[in-house]
Amino acid sequence: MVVQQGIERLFRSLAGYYGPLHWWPADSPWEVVLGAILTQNTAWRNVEQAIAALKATISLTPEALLQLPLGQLEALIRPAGFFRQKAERLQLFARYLVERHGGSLATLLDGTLEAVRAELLTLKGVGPETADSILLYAGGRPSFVIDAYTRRLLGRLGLLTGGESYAEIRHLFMSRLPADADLFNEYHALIVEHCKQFCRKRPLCDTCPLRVDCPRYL
DNA sequence: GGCCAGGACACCA
DNA sequence: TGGTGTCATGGC
Repeated sequence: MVVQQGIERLFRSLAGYYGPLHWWPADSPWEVVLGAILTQNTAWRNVEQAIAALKATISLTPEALLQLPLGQLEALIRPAGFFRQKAERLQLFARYLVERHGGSLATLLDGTLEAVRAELLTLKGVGPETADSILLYAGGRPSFVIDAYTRRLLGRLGLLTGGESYAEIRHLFMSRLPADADLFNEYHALIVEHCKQFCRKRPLCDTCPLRVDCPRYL
């Protein structure tokens, strides 16, 4: 019950402070996929450089990505780090999409939620967070995204002990909220925005607008 | 110059 | 199943 109230209260607190965000910084669903893979363990500002370099070179389609020689793709996304494995995984995703779904992301994402999620998880380089990001932000499907920010904020609020698995935290949100993609989108966006401002590893808790909800201040 | 950033995977016990 | 090493760049 405490957690139930915590999950609902946290959203109200964040939404009340930041207002609507309508978020994922991308111009198209395919760009969401690129960003979701490129941002793995990487600061978003570095991802922005990589995507800008890609946009300056090719049109952002799976077909164009496949036509790019691997070495050139590696060079373009180099600012995002882990560039060798990310280049390979981007092309693997693009190849799968073209060969299995005619290059249509909408087709891939059009199935039951857990079936599509399981299909995404078979792809090399697509783990739980990346799959959920693609489902939610590229597909508009209600799959809650659990990332480092989510773990950190909930941990700091006393809603997690630290040993919970990805699946357990995802269930925590999805069992307590209506299956609403717009709500999940907004909630995760708010968590990211809040953590970027106040909840980094060196937190700015003394100026955090949610301090009244944080055990550090109770 | 060290720490950190919106993970995932291979490998091992 | 769970823990550990690896992958790599850029900003603060």
